[in-house]
Amino acid sequence: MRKRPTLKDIARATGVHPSTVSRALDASARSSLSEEVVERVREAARTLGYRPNRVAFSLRKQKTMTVGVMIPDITNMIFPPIVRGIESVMEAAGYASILVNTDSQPRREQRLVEILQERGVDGIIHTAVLRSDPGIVEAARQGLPVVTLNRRIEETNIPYVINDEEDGIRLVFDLLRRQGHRRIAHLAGPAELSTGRLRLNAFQAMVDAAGLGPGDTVITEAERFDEEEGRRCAAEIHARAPGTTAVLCANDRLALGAMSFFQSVGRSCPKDISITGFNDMPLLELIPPGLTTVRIQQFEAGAIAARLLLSLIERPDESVPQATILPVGLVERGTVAPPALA
Amino acid sequence: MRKRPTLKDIARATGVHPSTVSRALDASARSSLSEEVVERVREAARTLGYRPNRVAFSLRKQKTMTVGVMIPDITNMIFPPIVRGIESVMEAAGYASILVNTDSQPRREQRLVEILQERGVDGIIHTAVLRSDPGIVEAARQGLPVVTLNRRIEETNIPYVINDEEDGIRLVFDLLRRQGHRRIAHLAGPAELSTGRLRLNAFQAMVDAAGLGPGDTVITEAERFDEEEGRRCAAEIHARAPGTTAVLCANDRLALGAMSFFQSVGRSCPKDISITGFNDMPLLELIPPGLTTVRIQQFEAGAIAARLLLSLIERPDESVPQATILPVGLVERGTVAPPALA
DNA sequence: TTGAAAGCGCTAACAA
DNA sequence: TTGTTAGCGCTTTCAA
Repeated sequence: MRKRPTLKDIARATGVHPSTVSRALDASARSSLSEEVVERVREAARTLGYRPNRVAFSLRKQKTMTVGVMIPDITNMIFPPIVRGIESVMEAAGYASILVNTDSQPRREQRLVEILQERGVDGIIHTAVLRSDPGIVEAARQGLPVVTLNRRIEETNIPYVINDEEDGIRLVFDLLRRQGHRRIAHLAGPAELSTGRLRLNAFQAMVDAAGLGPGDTVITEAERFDEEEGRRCAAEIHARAPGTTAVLCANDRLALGAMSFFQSVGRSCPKDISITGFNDMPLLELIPPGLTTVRIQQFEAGAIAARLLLSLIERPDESVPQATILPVGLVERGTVAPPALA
Repeated sequence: MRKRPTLKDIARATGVHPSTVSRALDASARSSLSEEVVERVREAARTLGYRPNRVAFSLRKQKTMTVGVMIPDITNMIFPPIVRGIESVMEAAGYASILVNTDSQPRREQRLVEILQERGVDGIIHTAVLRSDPGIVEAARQGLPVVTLNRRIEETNIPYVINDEEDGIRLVFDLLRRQGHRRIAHLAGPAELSTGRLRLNAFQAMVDAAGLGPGDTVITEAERFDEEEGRRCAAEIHARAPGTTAVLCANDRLALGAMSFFQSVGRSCPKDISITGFNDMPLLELIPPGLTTVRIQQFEAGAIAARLLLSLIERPDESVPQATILPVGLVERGTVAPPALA
C-alpha cells in the first residue's frame, strides 16, 4: 500500500513542528494556536490527503474506539436488527464494531473474549452469555466495560438490557386462557440461557396463579432455540400429553418447529392445536396461518445497550442502571383458536 | 481498566531483555534462543497472564490483521450467511472483521471506505458496490487489497466473486417456457447494480433467443431490491400488460412483493400467474405456495472471497483470478404452473 | 503561541 | 544466543 502522509509530512510541508500539526488538527487543542498556523496546517493536510492514523492514536491514548459485539449467530434472524441498533449509535459516536459469532459454544466464546481483549476493544456488548459465564465476568471484573443484551448473567453487577419476559409470557398465557385452553404445554428454551429460564419461571408462575393442576401442563426443554428442537419437543408433548390443546413456545423458531410437527401428524393449527411464539421475527407474518407471538424491541434494544456501553466507557464514574427491561407486546395472528370440543 | 502486563514486565520478571521476550514468544524467532530462556519466558508469560498488545504490533508492523466487510444491510437475509462465510476463513487466519452497512447510499459508502482506511484495515471485502464506484476504485488503485462480492465494478481489475446470473436467468426462463408461457414479464432490479443489470441483460438475451416479440414481454425496473418495490412494479405490469402469465423477478424479495400484489387483486399464484425469484433466501420454503427460484451459494461465496482477499494481502505477487463465477441451481417449488387457457 | 522530548508496546536490524 | 537501539505515528508534558 502506498504510504499515507503523516503528521511529520505535514510538518515538513508547512515548516512547523509535528506537535504543532497535531494541535492544529485537534479541535480541542486548536484554540492555543495562532489562526494563521492553523489555517496553513489544515490547508496542507487537505492537499496532501492526510488521514489520521488511528493505530498510532490508539497506542498513545490506550483507546481503540472499537467495541466487540458478541452474538450467538448472525444468521439467526433476530440478531441483524439488534446489530444495526448497536451500530447506529456506535458509529455516530466514532466507534467501530468487531462482530463475532459464538455459535453458543462456551469455549469458543471464551476464546473470542480473549481475542477482543488482545485487540484492545474499549468495551463489549454481549448477546450470547450463559447464565453463568466466568470468562466475561472476569474481564468485566478487571475493568472492561461490558453490557449484556437479550440475556443476563446471574450474580454479577454487569448491566443488562432484556425484554420483559414475564410480561410476554403473561400476554400469551392469558390469551390462551381467554380462548378457553386449560391443557397448555410449555416448549421451553435451554435452561442455561436466561431467556429460557425466565420464560419457564414465568410460565410456571402463570400456571400456579391460574390454578391449573399438574395434569394440565407438560413441559419439555429444548437444547437449542431452533426448529429441529421445536419438532423434537413437540413430538414429546404429543406423545406424553396427547390431550394438550395449546403449546406455548419459548421462541418463534421452536414454535415453527412445533407447527411443522403437528402438521406432519395431521393435527391442524389452530383448529386442533394452538401455538404461540416469542420474538416476532421477520417474515413470520407470511407463514400461514400466522404465528401469534410476542413482539420484542430489536433495533431499539441494541441502541439502548450501545448507549449504556458508551456511558460506561466515556463516563466511568456516572452510574448506569443495572437492569433495563424493555416492554413487549402481543401480536395476534392465526395460530390461536379456542380448543376443539373434546 | 487494570493495566495488562507487557513484554517489559515479563523481561523484568525473568531478567532478560524485552526483545528476548519478544523472540521467545514468537514461534518463528524462537529457534535462535536457548531452550532454557524460552521456557522461563513462556512460564512467566503464563503466570502473569500476558496477552500481546495487537495495537502496538499493528503500529510496528503496519498491519492490523483486520479487514473491512462492507454490505448494504445485514438485515437483508441473504447477507448473514455470506458474512459467516467470510468470517469462517478470516478468523481462522487470525483476522478480525469490521462490518459496516452502507444502506446503499453512495455518500455513506464513500465515508465508510475512508473510515476503514483510517483504521488501517489490511483489505476490504465489498458486497455493496455500484456498477461505477470511484471511492473504492481509488482505494484499490492506491494499493489497498479489495475484492467485490455478489456484485462487480465495471472497468476495473478488482477481483470479483459473483453468481452465474446468466445461467440463473436461463434456468427460470427455460422452466417458464417449458410450462408453455409466452407472455413473460421481467421485474428487474436497479440498473446501477451489476446484479440488476446482468439479470436484465440475460433476460433480454433469452427473449431474443426464444423469438418472443416485443408484445410478449414487458419490463419494469425496481429502484430497490425490496418487497415494496416488488408490489409497485407488479402493479405496473398488471396495468400495462394484463395478459402477462408469468413474472420473472430479479430477486426473491421483489418476487415476494409481486406475490403479495397479485394476491391482492385476486390473481392466484400459480393458477393465474407464475412467479419466479432469485437467491433462495432463508424461510422461503415456508411461505406458500413456495417460491420457485434460483439457489446461489452464500456461505461458500463469502469464504471464496475471503480466500481471495487473503491471497492479495499475504501473497501480493501471486496473481488471483479476476473473475470467479459461482454455479447456481434451480429450486422448483409451487409458484410456477402452465398458463391458464385464455 | 510553539518546540523539544518522551513514550505508548512492540519488532527488527545490528552489535556483541 | 542475547542485548542495544531505533522507530512505527501519534499525544502531551514541560520548557522556552
